[in-house]
Amino acid sequence: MNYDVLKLENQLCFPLYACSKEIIRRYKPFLDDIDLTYTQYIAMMILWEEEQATVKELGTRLYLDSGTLTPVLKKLESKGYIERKRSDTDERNLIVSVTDEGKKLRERAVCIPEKMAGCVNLEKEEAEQLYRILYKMLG
Amino acid sequence: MNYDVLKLENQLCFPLYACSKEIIRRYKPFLDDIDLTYTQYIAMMILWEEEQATVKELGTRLYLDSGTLTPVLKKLESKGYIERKRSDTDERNLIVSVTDEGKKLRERAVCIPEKMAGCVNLEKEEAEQLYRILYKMLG
DNA sequence: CACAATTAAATTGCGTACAATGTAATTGTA
DNA sequence: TACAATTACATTGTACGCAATTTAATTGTG
Repeated sequence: MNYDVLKLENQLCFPLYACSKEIIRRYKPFLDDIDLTYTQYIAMMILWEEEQATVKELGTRLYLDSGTLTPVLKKLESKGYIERKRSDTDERNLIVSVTDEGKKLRERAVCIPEKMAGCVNLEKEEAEQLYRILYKMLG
Repeated sequence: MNYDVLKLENQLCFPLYACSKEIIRRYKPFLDDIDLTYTQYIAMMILWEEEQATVKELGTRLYLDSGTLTPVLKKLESKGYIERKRSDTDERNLIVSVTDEGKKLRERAVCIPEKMAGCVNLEKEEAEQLYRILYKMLG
């Protein structure tokens, strides 16, 4: 029996998994500067863009469920960057919105993408291909 | 100030992170069949290939540290798929080796890569590009 | 209107990830 | 050869990530 298919180097999943972790590792020093974790950062990115969103909407955009988001959002609230309150019209929904403090944080975060771009040793074209292929996989 | 750089859709890191999780999610039903988690699976892949390895070697191949690996390996040991014992020549090293039970598991795992290939809606060429670019990023 | 079905969050439990620290074995060097 | 430095692994603490379940609010239907 030939087991080559089971070699790690023949799996597409593995470099994907390893790269994802590696990129997040490279973000860490920059995110430490603004006291956010990676997950907190991507949640803030949605909220900076939208001003406010429900947990459901955040979950859809971030591919995360409430079990993950609830503690992340409570942490962001405790840091003063967001507010959490139930919708008046439908109390099942929790509306998450950015505070003034959260908006100030955006100023400090805006330099991060550029710094990160320097951490990825890909040609512009490769980065674009990668981007396109990944979004194709996500469907 | 233009904040477009902070939009989630302009980040390369995000689809990478989302795809990685998505692929692991798609593995889950197949891995459930053989009672392994994804991390346990990639550790077993190394061990099926090498028969044995130290924690250090596993960590290098998998980009994981002992804090992650120790509990994973203890779990695999408790399931009977591997053995853990200190090296005779250097007791700092822990030698992890596959048991007969672990080798039998390989038979049941060998169909998984093919099943997974059907779960990824990429052209062969795209998959190859993706593979190449990811390994380039990993350096 | 009553009430079953659905929906949105929160909670619980398990399994990673990883930084920081601890411990024991080995190595390098004065 | 003492002993400082290094190395390998384990432990601790924090933060996800997700399945499964629970709780509360809303919606759909007879």
